[in-house]
Amino acid sequence: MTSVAGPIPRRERARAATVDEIKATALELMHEQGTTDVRFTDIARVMGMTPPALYRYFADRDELLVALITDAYNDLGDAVAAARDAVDEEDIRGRWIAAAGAYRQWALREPQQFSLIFGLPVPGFVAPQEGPTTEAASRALSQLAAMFADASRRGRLDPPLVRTVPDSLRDCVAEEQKFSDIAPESFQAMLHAWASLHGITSLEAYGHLDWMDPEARDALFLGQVRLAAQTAGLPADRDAAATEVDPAAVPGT
Amino acid sequence: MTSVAGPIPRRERARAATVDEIKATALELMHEQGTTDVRFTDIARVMGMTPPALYRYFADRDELLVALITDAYNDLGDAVAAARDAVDEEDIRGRWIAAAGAYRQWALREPQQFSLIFGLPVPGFVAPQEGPTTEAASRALSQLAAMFADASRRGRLDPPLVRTVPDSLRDCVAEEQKFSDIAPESFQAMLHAWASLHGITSLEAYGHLDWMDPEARDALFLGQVRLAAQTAGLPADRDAAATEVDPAAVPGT
DNA sequence: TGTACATCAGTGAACGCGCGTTCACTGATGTAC
DNA sequence: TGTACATCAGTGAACGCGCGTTCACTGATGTAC
Repeated sequence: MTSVAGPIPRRERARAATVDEIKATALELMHEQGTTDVRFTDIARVMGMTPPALYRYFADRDELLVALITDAYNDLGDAVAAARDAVDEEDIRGRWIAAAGAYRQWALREPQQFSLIFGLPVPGFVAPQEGPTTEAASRALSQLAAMFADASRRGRLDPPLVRTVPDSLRDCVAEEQKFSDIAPESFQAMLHAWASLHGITSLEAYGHLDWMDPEARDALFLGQVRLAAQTAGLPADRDAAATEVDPAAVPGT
Repeated sequence: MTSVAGPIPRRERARAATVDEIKATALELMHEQGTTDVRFTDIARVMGMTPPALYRYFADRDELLVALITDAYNDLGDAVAAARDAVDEEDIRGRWIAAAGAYRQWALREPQQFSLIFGLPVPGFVAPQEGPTTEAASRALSQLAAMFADASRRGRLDPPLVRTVPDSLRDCVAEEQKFSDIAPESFQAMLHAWASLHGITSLEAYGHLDWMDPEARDALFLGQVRLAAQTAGLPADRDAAATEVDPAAVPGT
């Protein structure tokens, strides 16, 4: 604790840098090999070290994986939040579309990390991280929820297309105090929108839309996200109207 | 070829039975362990054989995996088709809901197989099977498409909520002669519906909706699927109206 | 119907490999007087 | 400021394990005359 006013703890910085480098190298290798498998041997080789050295930083191969999963959750959440916040607060629909686009781009850029989060859970990796992850796990969803809550608080949400909420679902929502600002109808609509976004993203990220042209994939995604916005009651901003409104619905075009 | 009129080729039947048992055992193990990894050693042990014996049936561990993936595609396609066909032809929306429910139940029952199909593709497994799988791969989608094509041919499709189809997407659809019976708008709507269905199914199958009660999950799924039906222009059948219509929309309840 | 041969399922032993992990040790970096 | 000690990153050798795969062989099942 004497280090507070003392010199910068070089060792700790070096240590943190190495931890980061290990994780970055792991991701790099996953990216190259297209798998979520990581070998300590490979990481060490790429870093110009010997495998045992990694045990100074991670007690276990599992511990590294847990760290990678946690990072992935945070990265995705940050990407979504950043894209959302880059759009004017008044443009509710624009924010949703930007956030959804970030969700997609992140998944397309890093399918392995996306798979770490949303793929088949490996037994022993999801349960033990209960602590740090219950909060981290839902970060992407939280960012979407925050957006809905914000819009809801400001009275900017239209009623969603589905206006009835089954009791069982209503009860569940009520228990999540984190989302207490959102009307049950809108919360339900958000879940529908998220599922829709997640579906198109998963399909594309894992190559199931490869038979389409890239432009067609873009168009399909945008259509999916706009449809979700519409059914969820996210209003288009006046300023953004030109890009958001369906051309065919505009009289005189 | 003399066996046509001759006795039943017992050896071949035994052989086919063993192949089936190997695949079934592999699935069993994947189910138990919660992984998509399969070890020849384990399969052999469970079957009361020695590992080398399996090489009589599969040249490779990879060959077994390819077979399992192909089977999974077919199983899912069959399940969807069967559920769809169990509903009256006139009840377009009911057929969709049944098919979607089968998609979901299959995924919940066999998350590992679902992951084999729709998870992060393992390099070397998806590409080499180009032959038997290009057709098999899209079987679930084909079953959904067949449903749309059928309804479309009979003039039973309403216009979907999204009526404009971007040119890039329109061109893609035109190239798929398999789907030539469907209007581009409806084809696009089908893709949106599929993505929506796939999203809610993936999230639930991989445990991302575990914080909800089972009944709430059921309700959310049904809502998602109904919403998709509505936006895709799938009409409710008169007979099925009682179960399909939103209770709150029925006067006097 | 019976005998001689071919086919094929399955065994048991063994090879080879690569990976996770441990451990004693070295050399450099930081700390205390 | 300098010296003595503690801390810690990284090495190199080695262990253990388990798995995929090969191969020569056995015994049973089917086939041809």
